[in-house]
Amino acid sequence: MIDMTLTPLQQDFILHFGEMGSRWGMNRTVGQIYALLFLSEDPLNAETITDKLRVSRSNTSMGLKELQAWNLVRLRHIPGDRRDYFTTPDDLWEIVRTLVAERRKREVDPTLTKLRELELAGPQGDAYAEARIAELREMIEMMTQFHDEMNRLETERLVQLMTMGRKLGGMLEKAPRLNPFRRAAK
Amino acid sequence: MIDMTLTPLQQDFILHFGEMGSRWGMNRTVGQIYALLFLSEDPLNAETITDKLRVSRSNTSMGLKELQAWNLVRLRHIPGDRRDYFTTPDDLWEIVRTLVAERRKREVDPTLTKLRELELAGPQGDAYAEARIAELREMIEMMTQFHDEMNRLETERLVQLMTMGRKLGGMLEKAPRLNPFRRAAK
DNA sequence: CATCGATTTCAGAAATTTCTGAAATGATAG
DNA sequence: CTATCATTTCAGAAATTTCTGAAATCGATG
Repeated sequence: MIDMTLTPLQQDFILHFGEMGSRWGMNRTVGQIYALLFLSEDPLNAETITDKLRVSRSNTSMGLKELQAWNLVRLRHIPGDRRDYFTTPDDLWEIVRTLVAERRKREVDPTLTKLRELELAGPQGDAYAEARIAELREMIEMMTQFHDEMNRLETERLVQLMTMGRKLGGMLEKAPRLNPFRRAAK
Repeated sequence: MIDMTLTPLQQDFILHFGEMGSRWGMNRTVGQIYALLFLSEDPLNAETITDKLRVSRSNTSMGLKELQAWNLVRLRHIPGDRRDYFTTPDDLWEIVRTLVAERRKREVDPTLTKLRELELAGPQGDAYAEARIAELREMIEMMTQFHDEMNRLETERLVQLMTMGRKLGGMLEKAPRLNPFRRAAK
């Protein structure tokens, strides 16, 4: 087997992602596996990951399963080798899109469903709570629709939008709703 | 003391937020306290919260402390009553801004710091990893800058932007970088 | 400054999550 | 079909997080 040692740079990066893992809704091992794959030019198999991270083989298996559930890794095969190899996509934008989509699925969509369900039950006589729930549902809907629109954009347009910087504000300033393209008054 | 019972609507909402709490980087009690305050028209004190949620007084205390660390609740006082009362802001946009800012602080900023630190150490001889780290740092910088710009917008502009829908794509389409305001060609 | 109510702290208990090793399952090649 | 290697499953161990009750601290009031 190849060299099992990680460079100090890799070590540091991987340990950091391990710590951040829990804040991102995954556990430490999942974060570390992801970080390792992210820094590896070539696909790695489970055995290699196990050795490099010094975790149990079964933990690696579960971590990879989890990363697949998140759509964050790609499965590859090497001719003449029957083991599974894993990589992360090269394109960082694709990674971010996936991450956002998955977090939305886990953190936002269930709440939207619940709010709709609560509203369907009809007025219960608690006007304030009902109004608050409706308002929250509307806001989440607006944000998820916006996310859908952003997601529809090709990466190049997205980057274009994101790098507009200060212009974004100016573009909208004082613009009447029906003609938002009008140049902002100096 | 007032009525300690929650309506079924409140119950359901609060239990849901308790479950979601963990996915949002807080624990169940914190999620429940937040949900309760969110649905309450008037500020509540710790004692009331404790009774309504059936948790220990100390747990409530810690939960409120956590919510204050997140800037998600406001402390209020009622004349002639020396207890602390808590509310959530009325404005949902303000809430979302806070939530996003706090999550960024916890989930993104530490990584940005770490990546910069790794780059500062200079080339270590692992060209691929170094390139990947630089690329990641650049992307995160672009996104945080974009976030800063969005944050600078007044709420009305933000809503305007978010409700633009399909127009967003059209606006950018084929637009040359130096004149992004030009109307897209039909 | 003593009292009383409100709040926080904190050590340990309880609950939950993560991780492991062993056994089971799957899959390919002979 | 069998042997062999790869992967998954899963019950329990280990680690971590959450929660509680008791004690300590805080802070206003007389």
